[in-house]
Formats: sequence, C-alpha cells, structure tokens
Amino acid sequence: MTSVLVVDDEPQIVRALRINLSARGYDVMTAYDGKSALGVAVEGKPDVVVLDLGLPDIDGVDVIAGLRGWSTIPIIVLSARTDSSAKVEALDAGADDYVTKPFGMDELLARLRAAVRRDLARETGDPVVTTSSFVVDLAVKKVRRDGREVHLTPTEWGLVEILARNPGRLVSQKQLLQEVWGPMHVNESQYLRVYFAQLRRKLEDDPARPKHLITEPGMGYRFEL
Amino acid sequence: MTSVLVVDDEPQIVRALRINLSARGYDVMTAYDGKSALGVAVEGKPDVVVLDLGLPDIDGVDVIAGLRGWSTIPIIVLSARTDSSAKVEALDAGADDYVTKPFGMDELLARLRAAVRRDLARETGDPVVTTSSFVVDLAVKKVRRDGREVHLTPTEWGLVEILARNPGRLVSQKQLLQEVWGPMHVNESQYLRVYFAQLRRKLEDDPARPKHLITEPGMGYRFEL
DNA sequence: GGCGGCTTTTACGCGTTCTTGAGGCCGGGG
DNA sequence: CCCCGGCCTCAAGAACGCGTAAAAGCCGCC
Repeated sequence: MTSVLVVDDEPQIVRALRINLSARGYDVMTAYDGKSALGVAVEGKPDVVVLDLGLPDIDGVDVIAGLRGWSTIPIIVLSARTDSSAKVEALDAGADDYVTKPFGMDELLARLRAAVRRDLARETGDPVVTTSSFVVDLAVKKVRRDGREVHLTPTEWGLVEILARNPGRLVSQKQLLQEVWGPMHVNESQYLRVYFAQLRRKLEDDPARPKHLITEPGMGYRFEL
Repeated sequence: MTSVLVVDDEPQIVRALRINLSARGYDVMTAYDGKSALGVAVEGKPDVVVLDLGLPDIDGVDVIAGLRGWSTIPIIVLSARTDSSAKVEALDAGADDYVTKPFGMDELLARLRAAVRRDLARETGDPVVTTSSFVVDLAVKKVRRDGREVHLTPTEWGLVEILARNPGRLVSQKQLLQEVWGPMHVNESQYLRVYFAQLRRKLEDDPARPKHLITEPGMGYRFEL
C-alpha cells in the first residue's frame, strides 16, 4: 500500500486530499505545520509527500531541506505563489514537482502517480506502464492497483504483457491467442472472453464499463492508458 | 556532461532552449518532429528529454509511449494545453513533468535540474543484500542470519545469488535451471521445488509461509526484500 | 570399504488454474 | 420481426504445478 503524507495548514485542503486519496486506496498521514511534518515523516516513512509552502511555523524551503537531509522521498509542493522565483527556489531545494493553487484534483493525482512511478522505477530501473487505475511493471512482472499488489496467473500476465507492450494499439485476437496459447489455438476466441472478463474484474474500476482493456468487436483488444 | 534532447517544431523555442542550455553547460540535441525525436533518442541516449506535445507527425502521447517502451529517461513535457485532462494523459503515459507554454526559462531549468538530480540518485548495485530475516553478501558468497553464518551448498548458493542480484524481480524457472544446472535441464522444475524447500528451511523464519523466497506459480521465483 | 555431504529421483496430497459447455445479452441484416 | 454472430458471465470437472518427505545415487575422503 502506498502511503502519502499531506502537509497543509488549511484544514479543508487536507480534508479534500484525504478523501480523494483514501478513496483511491492510498494510506494517508497528515500534518498541519512544518515541525510535526518532519516528525511524522521520520515516524511514518511515507512513500511521497504533498507539501504546502505557506506553513505557519517553518519556511517551506527549510522543510524540504529537512526532509532531503536524510531521505529521497518524492516531494510535491503546493503553493499559491505563481512567480517563477518561488518555483525555482523550491525545486532547487530538492522538491520534485511544483503545483500552484488552486489546483485540479485530477492533475495533482496524476502528478502523484508520476512521482510514485518514478520512485518505483528508480528502485527497479525498469520501464513501467501506468494507467489511471493501475500500474504494470514489465520487468518485475507485477501489477499494482492503488498501491496494492494484484496477483495475476501466468495466462493473465501473458495477455497483460502483450497489451502493455503495445499501448493504445489494436492487438488482433489471433496474435493474442498465438502468443499466449500457441499456434494450435488461434481460433479459441472464447478463451479471450473468459480471461478478459477476469482481468477486468481484477483491474478495472467498473468491470462492466472497462476504460483500459477495450474490446474491438470482431477485431481484437486494445490497451488504453 | 549532461545531455538534453529538445523536441519542438517551433524553431524559435528550440533556439531559445539551445542557447540557454548550452550556456549552462548542457550538451544539446534537437529534433523537430516525433519520428526523428525517437531516432535521435535511440542514437544519442540523452539524459533528459524536453518534449513539445504539438508535433506535426506523431501525437505527443505516442512519442512518450515510444520512449517508455525501452527507457526510463526523464521526460519533461511542454504544451500550450492547460486543461487538466491533457496533463493527466501525458503524465500517465509516462511523462515526468508538465510545463505549460508560455513558460519561464528559470522554471523550466529548475524543473530540468530536479529531473536530472532525481535520475542521478539511482545508484549502482550494493554488493550486500539485506532482508528482515537474513543478509546475503554477494562479494564473499556468504549468508548470515541473526549474526550466525548459514552454510549453503553450491547449488543452493547458485540459486540465492541469481535471486539476490535481481531483488524484487521475477526470475523464470527456465533462467534459474539454465544458469544453475545448465541448458540440458531447463525442464527439471522439480529440482527447484526441492531446493527452494531447503532454502526456506534454512533462511525463512516460517518456512511454510515464506516472506522472501516467493513462488510465482507457473512462472518462476521472486526474491522479496 | 565405509562414511558424510550433496544431488537426483520418486511418490503423494492438495490447492489453484485452465478448459469447456451452457445460457443470456446485444446489434445488424435478412 | 426473427435470426445469427459475436460477446459476456457463470460454474464445474480436469489438469497442472506446488510443497513435502524420504529413498536412492554419487562423489571425495579417511
């Protein structure tokens, strides 16, 4: 499970983030000032920090420095200041990203996913394919959804792997059957229906309305990011 | 010297970036469309890519996908589109950052420094691999548990070594058999069951519920830290 | 030769995964 | 309107792969 530390002195922002992040399966910690933020970060070892710069006690840049002293946790800065000098300062202090308030929740979540993915890739050194619902690590052969690992059987993985290596492209039924089941089974299109149903149950937010594992009737399947 | 690939179809933007980046000691490569960008990236192996999304030939998201297919180079997206759906799309496709035009050169440079710093933090492999239960010293070829040395037979060590060199990664049965027993025995998967049982008895706290030497049925084994 | 450590082989119970068939739904064409 | 092809869902038996244990084979060494 991926954990996020949210630091902001405005309770409504913390609340909004907590709700949105929890709903997506993240483990959320919070802090309302710089001092407690550093304490919580040491205690809880979050996977990523969302940090407001305008804190009551410590200057935001010093909070970044305080974190960077001992850790490389990704830091996403939130701030009302739009001038480039503020951005430059924060980024050079060690922040990974800078988002100006007011911000779109979608965008923040996407930047958060990017930060976590990058961090994961740093450990493994491997390319990772990300959608809004789940993450496929091709080299490690793991799929995570909202920070939780999803177990795939060999056949399921075979399908996901082919699709993830061809993001956005249509892959024919024949190609999938050939590569996963072998040349003897290129007409068993029923296999595909059964397995795509399983995969959607495991990976899609709403299995009945798939957003990523798309059927192209009569043609094949497509992996939408 | 850090090298940057700048991809944009507007010559004045490319020129401005080239001047600013060169002045700061970066090695600059350029491309004016998606196709040549992918070519230059393969050839030149840049340390970071600055990518305009509005290219004449290929959709920007597909360029990102094309790069992510084989590499984890940091990608900073430049775009005139400010709507959050565009940002979400690009970031989920694998971009590391998203900057809207018109942009401040200071800010872009700061984001670029942040991206490179992050990427550099990826360090080379440690000769010692540590788990919560035991320690594998690859240089000395020894395994210790609770300070006490655990004796491994040559075959056992062969397996542990391969797994410890690929922490977290799934290693196929075939690869293990091939590297330890040779190409003639790639189908003797029973060997693996016997030896993993032995290793778990020696290394795991609860051999019946392994936490580090994990079986992925039908695929292979995984060394979890 | 006998011994000890290591590897290979055999056998069995068990849980998971794969395959297969049946039924229902939907949209296009006759 | 009905039929039909293609798709989705569900369930159940078959097949497979895993863990475990124990015996048998193979060294090198005293």
